[in-house]
Amino acid sequence: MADAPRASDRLRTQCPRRPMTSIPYSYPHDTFAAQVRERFDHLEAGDETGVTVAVAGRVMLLRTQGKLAFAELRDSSGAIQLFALAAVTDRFEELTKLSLGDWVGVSGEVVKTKRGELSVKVGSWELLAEARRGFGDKWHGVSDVETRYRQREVDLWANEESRERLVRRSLVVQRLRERLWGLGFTEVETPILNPIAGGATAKPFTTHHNALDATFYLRIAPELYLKRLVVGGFERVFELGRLFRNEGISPRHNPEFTTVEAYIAYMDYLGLMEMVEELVAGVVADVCGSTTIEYQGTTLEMGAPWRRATMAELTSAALGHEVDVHTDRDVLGRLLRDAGGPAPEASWGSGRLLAELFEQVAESSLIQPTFVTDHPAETSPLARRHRSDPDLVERFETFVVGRELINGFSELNDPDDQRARFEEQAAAHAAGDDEAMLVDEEYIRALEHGLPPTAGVGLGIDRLAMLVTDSANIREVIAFPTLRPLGPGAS
RNA sequence: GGGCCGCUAGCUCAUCGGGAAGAGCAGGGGACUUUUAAUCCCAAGGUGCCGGGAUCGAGACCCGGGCGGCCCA
Repeated sequence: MADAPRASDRLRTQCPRRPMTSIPYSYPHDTFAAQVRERFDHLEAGDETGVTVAVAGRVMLLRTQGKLAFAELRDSSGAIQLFALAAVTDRFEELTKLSLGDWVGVSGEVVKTKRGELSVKVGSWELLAEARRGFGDKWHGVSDVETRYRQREVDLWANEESRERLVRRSLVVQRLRERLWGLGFTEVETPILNPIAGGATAKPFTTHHNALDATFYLRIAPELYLKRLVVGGFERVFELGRLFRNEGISPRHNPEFTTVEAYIAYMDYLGLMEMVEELVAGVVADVCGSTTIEYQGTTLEMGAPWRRATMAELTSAALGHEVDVHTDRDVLGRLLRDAGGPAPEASWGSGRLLAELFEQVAESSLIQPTFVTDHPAETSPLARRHRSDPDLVERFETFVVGRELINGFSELNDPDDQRARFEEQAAAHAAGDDEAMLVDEEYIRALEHGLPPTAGVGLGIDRLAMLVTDSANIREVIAFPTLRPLGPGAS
């Protein structure tokens, strides 16, 4: 008849096909698509089972053929075909009018069609939600990266890999927690609103509490609070949560990101390295089924033990010239310039220069997991001085694919030394280094109550998730990555 | 912050030495009793990111801006 299609049919938001009042409040589904596949995989083409199941999910494909219709239903476990027949399916005509993306609940017999496709033969069914907006091209999905990041809900159902990545990330977090619990750790939560942003060298976000009329900073690390808990008697604690750093955005940096930090009393950095490599290798194996993984075309062997080398050794090897924290600073400064590094600042000592030099010449070549150890004391104000050289600290960083993944050390537990280190940092801050730390009196007072020998470690969850999902960009493993806000009126 | 690239229908993409903007999919109507990105027929669908400029004429050329990506700092 007069089919006068409305312009709004393309974007169906203006003309819902059904009133929401006809949508049920629940649906008694009892089976997932993957369960149907597992249980009835053995059927022969044309078999019927007499078994009725109720499944629910999104209609991803729909092929009508006169008195027959075939649809693909996808739920969180996978997909299963729906097979509808005018003779047995309730409201068959209405079913053939479904749109891709609509949510439905279906009850029917499990059968295998003549063409050998395992299916649920639709008996009764309910529309559970309309997709008033399309999900994109049914073959290509949505590939525009901006749409994928800004409208993740669309990306997730248009692109199965996107959902799988986030599921895998979730599994990383789950396994990590389980393993830490298994090692006797207590999980805690410490403040995100900090009066002083401590525990790392980074620029914080600033905020304000109205009732207290006080400035707060979003935490850049939970480190100091966690060690205060060790002082209080938590011998093994960890926190898994969000950190915020007011710095640039890149394929490897999001302003808010997730880490796990763990502290173990009575342990030093040597014992900690053994614990960490076992922990991470275990999680990788849990998630990937092997400690050998492919990352962006490179095979990584994540199994323990990992290579260990000092920062001075790696830097010397890369330079072809022996250097260490005692090398004359003019020599180090010249080497840094020659290597194309940043111009040395007057305040930098040999320690800072060595660290910069390492970053410039050695870091990017560390592809397989490597513990870089024994950093300069100058760049590690919270780590305990090395037992054999006071200009060094007992610290390690793990690099994989040229990127820092893990950072740990024997914790500085001498309140006097801690005060001296804080004061050095505060002086640098006053001199214009806005990433340098400030003196945290509350923390020093806590150390005066006695921090036993303790080892502590931080691990970047996003970066670990990137490794196990073979993602080149950190935004792929963050559900809603930070993007520039769109202006008012924009959609 | 700098360099390069991108932005065309809901989605994925075309088009041209400047000359009235196209396809597939999705969405609407119809045919079809075993489909697999089903197929077939019909109709509809556009602020070519935004704003300026040169031109008889710009989605295309020039300038500015926006958002995104990659590389660099």
